[in-house]
Amino acid sequence: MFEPVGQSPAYRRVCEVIRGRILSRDLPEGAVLPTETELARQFEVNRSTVREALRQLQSNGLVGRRRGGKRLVVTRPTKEAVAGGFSQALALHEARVMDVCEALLAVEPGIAAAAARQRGDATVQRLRAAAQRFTGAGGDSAEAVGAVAEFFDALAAGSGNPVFVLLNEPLMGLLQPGLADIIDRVPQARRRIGMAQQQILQAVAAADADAAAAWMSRHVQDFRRGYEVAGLPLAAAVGHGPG
Amino acid sequence: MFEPVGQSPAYRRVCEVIRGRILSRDLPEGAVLPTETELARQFEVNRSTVREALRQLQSNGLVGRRRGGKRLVVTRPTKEAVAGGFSQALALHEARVMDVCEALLAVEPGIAAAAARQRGDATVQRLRAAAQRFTGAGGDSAEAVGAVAEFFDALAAGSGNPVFVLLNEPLMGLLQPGLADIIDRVPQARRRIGMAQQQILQAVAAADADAAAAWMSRHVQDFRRGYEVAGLPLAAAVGHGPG
DNA sequence: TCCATGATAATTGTCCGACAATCCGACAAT
DNA sequence: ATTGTCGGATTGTCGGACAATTATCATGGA
Repeated sequence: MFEPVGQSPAYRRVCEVIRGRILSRDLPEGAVLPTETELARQFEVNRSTVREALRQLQSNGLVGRRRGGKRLVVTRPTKEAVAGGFSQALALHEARVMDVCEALLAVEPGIAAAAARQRGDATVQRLRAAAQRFTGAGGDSAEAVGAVAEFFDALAAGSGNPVFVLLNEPLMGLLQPGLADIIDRVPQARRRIGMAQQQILQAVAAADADAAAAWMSRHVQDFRRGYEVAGLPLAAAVGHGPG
Repeated sequence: MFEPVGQSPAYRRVCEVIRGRILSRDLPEGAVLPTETELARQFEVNRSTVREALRQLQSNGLVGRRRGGKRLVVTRPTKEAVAGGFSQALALHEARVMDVCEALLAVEPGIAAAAARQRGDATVQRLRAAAQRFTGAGGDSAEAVGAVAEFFDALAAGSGNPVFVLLNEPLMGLLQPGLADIIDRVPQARRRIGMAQQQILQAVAAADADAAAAWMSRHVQDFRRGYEVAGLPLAAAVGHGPG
């Protein structure tokens, strides 16, 4: 009948105030926060309380420390930080490998198409490097998986769309363990991946969005099929990847 | 030449240990954590240190409190929590409205298709309710926007794919402010949205994945066009939405 | 027997003060 | 210009403290 009249604890209010300042660009990226003692003085709370608030902001990636630095500075969340939270949530929501495949199938062709529409030379360069790294990765499956992820990352970055970059990252994190299995167990996987990368690369270089999307679609479906061929269960829950 | 030799502070190590226990299902969802004093005793650190670690886990959505409760319990991150971090990051990465549109165009048709393939009766029900809520929302644009978001949410949930649910949520958060503008300024927007919802609804009910995807594609493109017609700048940065 | 009530213990939120480690900037010495 | 040294500033961690709130339980009444 009545909603509980709640008051948030001080550490949460302090956190929200600072968060608001950052999101409103009032505290721009790179700005150094006042010292903990000074914050405690300004907010009129104890330093311990300030520290609890800062820890929350830190795990959101909104503040961080410069390498070897002591003072906290405002940072924007790296795609890794966002992806970490995402994968974590996904792992606890018992997402299955097939779910990730389905999502990849929906998202990645769009990313490839967007990258093709942009056709930045730097992107083509980076894609080529990633493809080369993949073919050169001999028997080192970890290296090969890294190269595949790098290829996808390059596409997302090349789309010039930060939304794609952030969407792509967690999916890559979830893809990698399974991909390693496939590359290890399915002999023809290497060849097929390499071919798909070449085709996508050419499509992007030619600014052919439709072709890029189509090949990416095949690329992802290949992954799914490879998983089945390898005798791995598509309904298995994804583990919490690196992050 | 040399990597910096770093040692993480105690509050971070404590956080990581607890996080690991949660992600490995060792501490299952709903489990109540030991009290702060007890954790401090077990980890052999001060309670303040434990509290800093807990604040980090809390902002990741891995632990929370039951309504009016005092003890912390293990929870899985709600889609809202994930979306919050995502939108936050996007806002700081200066994502533009057109970027969000592009992402919607890539993701949502896939979600609609997946939902159609599932064709759960509950999904159809929920979609119908959302559509009805939209048409019934008269001049209340906030209500209309909420109904649209609910329609998308229902689709994502109906896909049976938690990845889609989590991908969808932040995009909805970013979509809403702009959508409100459009509904306010473009007279025919209501009719077009209503029609698209009906078509998608029918496609899902008929388990016609292709049709669902196609109509969703038109639906999203409509949004983009409406934004232009309304004279709003597609290159404007998205604000940090509710969350 | 079962439920409401009140007393009591446990737990969190917040504060204070303290100290070692270490980072920063300045300054001197080679 | 590089290195050594020093004092101040800042963080990481600790110990203890107390009020407010919640959990627990015994008790008495229906």
